[in-house]
Amino acid sequence: MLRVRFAPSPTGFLHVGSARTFIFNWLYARRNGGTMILRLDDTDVERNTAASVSSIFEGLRWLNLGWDEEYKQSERLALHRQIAESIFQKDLAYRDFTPAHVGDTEKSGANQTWLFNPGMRELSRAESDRRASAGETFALRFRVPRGHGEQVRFADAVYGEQSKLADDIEDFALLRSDGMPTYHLASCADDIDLRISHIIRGQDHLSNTYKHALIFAAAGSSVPLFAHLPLLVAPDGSKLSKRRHGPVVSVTTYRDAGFLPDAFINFLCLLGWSPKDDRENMTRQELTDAFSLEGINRSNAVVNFKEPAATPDDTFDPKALWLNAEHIRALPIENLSERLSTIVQAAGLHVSPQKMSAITPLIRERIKLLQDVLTAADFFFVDQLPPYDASELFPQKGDAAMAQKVLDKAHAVLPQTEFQHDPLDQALRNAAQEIGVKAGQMFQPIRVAVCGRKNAPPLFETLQVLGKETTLARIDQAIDKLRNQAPA
RNA sequence: GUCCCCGUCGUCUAGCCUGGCCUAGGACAUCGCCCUUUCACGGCGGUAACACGGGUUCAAAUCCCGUCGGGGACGCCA
Repeated sequence: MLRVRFAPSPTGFLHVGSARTFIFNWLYARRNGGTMILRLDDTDVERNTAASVSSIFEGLRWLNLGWDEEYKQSERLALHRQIAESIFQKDLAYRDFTPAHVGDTEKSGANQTWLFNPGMRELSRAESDRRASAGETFALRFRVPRGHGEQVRFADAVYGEQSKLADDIEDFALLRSDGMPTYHLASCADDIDLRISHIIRGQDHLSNTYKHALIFAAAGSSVPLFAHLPLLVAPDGSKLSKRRHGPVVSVTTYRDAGFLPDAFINFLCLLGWSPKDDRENMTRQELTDAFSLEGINRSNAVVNFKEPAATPDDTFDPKALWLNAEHIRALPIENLSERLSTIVQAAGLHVSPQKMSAITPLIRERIKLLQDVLTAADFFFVDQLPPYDASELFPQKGDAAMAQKVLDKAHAVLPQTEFQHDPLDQALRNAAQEIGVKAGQMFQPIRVAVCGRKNAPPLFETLQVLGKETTLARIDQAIDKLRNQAPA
């Protein structure tokens, strides 16, 4: 039975790298009829936060992939201790009475090779028992085989067969002096108990895996198959970190910026995995059908975001933006319309479902993020256009006088015109001819008058949605603006 | 410092295992042209990469060795 798990530790927001790990596990499970397990690795009471737990669920819920079983590591301490005890009874672990170091002091000392604390490995069982029953606190350390040139091995579906000299592995802790299991112990104990068959996780665990192989063997369990994923890195090549790189590494940032979950999933899949047939724009189903461990790469992938982050459009990886635009265009109009409507309402603007349905086709090819609806279609939602410069009204190769002439003419013919695409097209082209300007010169001042800017959706459809009344009112305002700006 | 992993266009990647079809393919980005009432979409085209050095071979992006570069792990964090 194929069983995979995603095991985040709730010490921060859901990270894009974690999200990708989740997605790959999910894809692998779904592709092969396996079981997807979510396990909260929350043994570090000090650093866990409720906010982090909710951020993880929030992110996963947005991805909308789901899972089949759910566990909390903190509720399984008895199991962890039991496995630690059994390893200790086999003499494959020993008590270390050396006082614990505090916090990061340990870390700063890690630029020197440390394998074990002197004296503790050799302590006799009797002496060890005596000190323990005298109330001395201790950490339980794994007794890594030393001095025999023993190799520790495991199989990795991505990186191949791995082996390392046991003498190079330190006597890592299984239990802390407060009796709590360490990550290595808890993780392996749960993987054994939950009968995990494949461990798919980030490559930052690759060198920890030797320790895990040792634990599995000591607990008398078979070793699962591993698949380590290449890391997601920042443009400068460093590991993605919340502290250094900010919101772009948090999943909810993508949600809030207007990414479609499936587009985001699609993007993440392409980082470190390839279907090998040049496809890139893929649906969830296509990804599921195409996913395999063989398609996973070995080298780190850069998430190509921009550090300074001026506007949303240039903070995100351009490929993520492109994929999102593709997914937006692939959505049925009604579906897209509802999503956009939600965003418009959230911004405090009003639009009826009918009107939004009419607007959506006009902006669908012009937005990359759902949030772009606010800038692409703003003029549909407001009563009063924001101020713009009168010179914007001038047609190409034209001046204020020509703009004036065009708008006057438009104001004269529009009241008798039916506000549908073809009649508007005909009426305005005829009008252009009558006053001796090119069609483009006719359209531009009207476009600016009703939209407040030059770049906008196609004119006739826009007028149709806006309606006769609003159109004429805005043309009136534009004419006034021209008069005020250019006195006599 | 010790150990481990990685190295194809700016970025994501195909090709590497099973040398020749690779004058290295695709995509994004970028530049140009076309379409066109603006913008966008779309179409066409351009620029752009096998880290370096040795081998092995008739033949190397592909196999071997070395160098350099990058990353990761080394905690009673996960």
